[in-house]
Amino acid sequence: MKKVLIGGAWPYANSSLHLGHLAGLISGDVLARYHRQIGDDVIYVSGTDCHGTPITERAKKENISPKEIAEKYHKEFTEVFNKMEFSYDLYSKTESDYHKEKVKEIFRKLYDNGYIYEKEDDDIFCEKCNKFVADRELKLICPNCGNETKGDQCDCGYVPTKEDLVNAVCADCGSKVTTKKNKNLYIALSKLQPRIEQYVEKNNVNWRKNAINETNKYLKEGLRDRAVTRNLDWGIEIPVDGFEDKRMYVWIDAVLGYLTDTMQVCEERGTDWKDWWTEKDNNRMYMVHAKDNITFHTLILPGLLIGLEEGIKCPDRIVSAEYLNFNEQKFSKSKGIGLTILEALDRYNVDTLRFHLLRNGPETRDANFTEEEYIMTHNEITNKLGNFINRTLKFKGLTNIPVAKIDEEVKNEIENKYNEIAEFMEKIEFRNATLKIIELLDFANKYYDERKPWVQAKEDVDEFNNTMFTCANLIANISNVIEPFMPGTAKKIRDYLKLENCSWKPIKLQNEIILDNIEPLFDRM
RNA sequence: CGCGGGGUGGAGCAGUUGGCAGCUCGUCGGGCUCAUAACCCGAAGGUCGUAAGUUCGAGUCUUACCCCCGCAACCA
Repeated sequence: MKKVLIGGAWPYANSSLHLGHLAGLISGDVLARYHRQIGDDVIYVSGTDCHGTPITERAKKENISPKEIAEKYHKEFTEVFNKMEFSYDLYSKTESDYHKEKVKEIFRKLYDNGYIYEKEDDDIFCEKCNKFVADRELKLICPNCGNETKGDQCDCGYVPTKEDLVNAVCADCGSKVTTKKNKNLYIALSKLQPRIEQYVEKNNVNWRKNAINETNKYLKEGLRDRAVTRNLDWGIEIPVDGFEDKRMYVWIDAVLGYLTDTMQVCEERGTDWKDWWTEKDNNRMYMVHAKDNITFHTLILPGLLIGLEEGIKCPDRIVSAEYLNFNEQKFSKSKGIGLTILEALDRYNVDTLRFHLLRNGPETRDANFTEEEYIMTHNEITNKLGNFINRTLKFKGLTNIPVAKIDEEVKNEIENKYNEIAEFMEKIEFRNATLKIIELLDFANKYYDERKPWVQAKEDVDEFNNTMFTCANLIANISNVIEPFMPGTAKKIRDYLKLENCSWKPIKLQNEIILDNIEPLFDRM
C-alpha cells in the first residue's frame, strides 16, 4: 500500500471554470479514484486561489471587496467540483486561517534560512494615488506598434522595458508616474538552482514531456530570484518586520496549498503528513495542472520546499495537460467562446463528458472540443455500455439471474483488461485507458451476439443461464474498471447488481441477482 | 535563426527499438430481434505535408522546404 498524494491545480477566483480547466483537472480525479481502488492511502487535495492583483482590480471595478469576489467563486467552484464528482479529500481555499498561518510559518523559515532576502528597488509610484503600481496597472503607448497598452505586455507581443514604464501613466488616475525606493523580499532561486536541478534530473522520468521541456528551458537560462512581496492589501501578511504594508506574491501561497491541505487532512485523520511529504519508496506525489502552471510546480514549489531544509519531498510526478480549444478557438469569456462547466452540465451527461475529455482531451497536445464530437462519444457509450447492460438486465421476461457457470474465455479477457488498463494508469495515459475500456465493451457485445441468448432461452435454459450470468459478471467488472472515469455510472451499476463496493480486481458474483428498478443508464442525444 | 507542439483513409486519433498501415465514429452491403433504429458480420476508402538522402526495407532515421497551432493579451 502506497501513500499517494494528488494535488489538483488551485483555480483562481476571478472567473468561472470552463471546459478547458476541467480537461486539465479531470486527470487528478481519475488518479485519486484509481489509487483508492488498488488500496492505496490517497490524499487528493485542491482549493480556491483567492489572492492577488487581478481579484483586487476586479473588486474595485465592481465596487465590492476582494473577499466577496473570492467567496463567490469559491462557492461556484465547490459546486462545479461536486457536480463533476471530483473526489477531493479536501477542497479548501487560500483564504482559510489554517492555510494562512502555515504559509506564514513556512515563509518565515525561508527567511530565517536566508533563502528569502531583502532588496531595495526603484519601483513605479503614483504620487496622486499615493501608491506603488503594478506593471499591469500602467497605461502607455507601445513603442513597437503605437497602440495603447497595459504595462505588463502589449497585444503585439512587445514587453515594455523599465524605461518605457517610467514614462507611463497610472491606469487609475491617468497621471504620470515616478519611481520611488521600495523594499521587497526576494526568493533566492539562483542560489537554490543546483539543488532544484538535482531534483529535476532525478524525478523527471515520470513527468509529461511538456513539463520536462519547459522546466529545462528555464534551468538552462538560469533561474532568477523573484520578488515574493507585493504592494497590495489583499493577500497573506508578510511575517517579517517592516513589511506590514505588503502582501505575499500569490503563487508562493497558492502552491503551498498542497502542503497545508495535506497537513489539515492528516490532523483530522490522526495521521502524519510527513508520510506523504518525505522521500520514501512507498509514497508518490502527483501534481495535476495545465501547461501554463508547469514551472510553478517544477521550480517554485521545489525551491520553497528545498529551502526549508527539512527534508521535505518535492512532487515526483508532473501531470501537465496541454490546452483545450473550443470549436478551434481559445476559450474566451469576452468573446463568448466556450462553455463554462455549469453550462455544459446543463446540457451534457457528467460521466460521458468526463469520459470524452479523457479520451479526446489535451493529454499530449492541444485538443479541440466540439459539441458534435462530444455527442458522438455520448452515443457511443450509450450504445455500447448502456445498451449492453440494458439488453442483459432487461432481457424480455427475465426477473432474476441465478448463479451459473462463467465462460473461461470471458474470465480471461476480464483479467487482461484489468492489467492492460492498470498499465496505462501507471503511465498516466488515460486516453489509452479509455480505448481499452471501449475494447472491453466491444468484446462484451460480441460475446452476447455469439451466444445468442434469445435462442438459448427457448432451447437450452442451462446455457442461457450461463450466458446471462457471464454477462452479469462482465457488467460487474466493467463497473470496476470504469469507476475512475465514470463514477456515477459505476455506482448505478453496483446498485443494480447489489454490490457494496468497488475494487481493482476481478470479481465474481456470489448471489442470484433479482432484477428490479433497472433503468437505462443513458439517454441518446 | 526566441521556445515548443503538430500535419496518417470523410471526422477524431494510435503507430513503442525502421519489417505487410491500425482503432473509434461516419458511409455502403448483409445478419439478428435480447436491447435505447441499439448489437454482430463484411466492404469501400490512405502514394502517412513536399523533396531529396541513409537502408535489403522509412509513417518511423537524416537534411532542406511548405503549411497549421500554441507559449506573451479577460483565459489554463
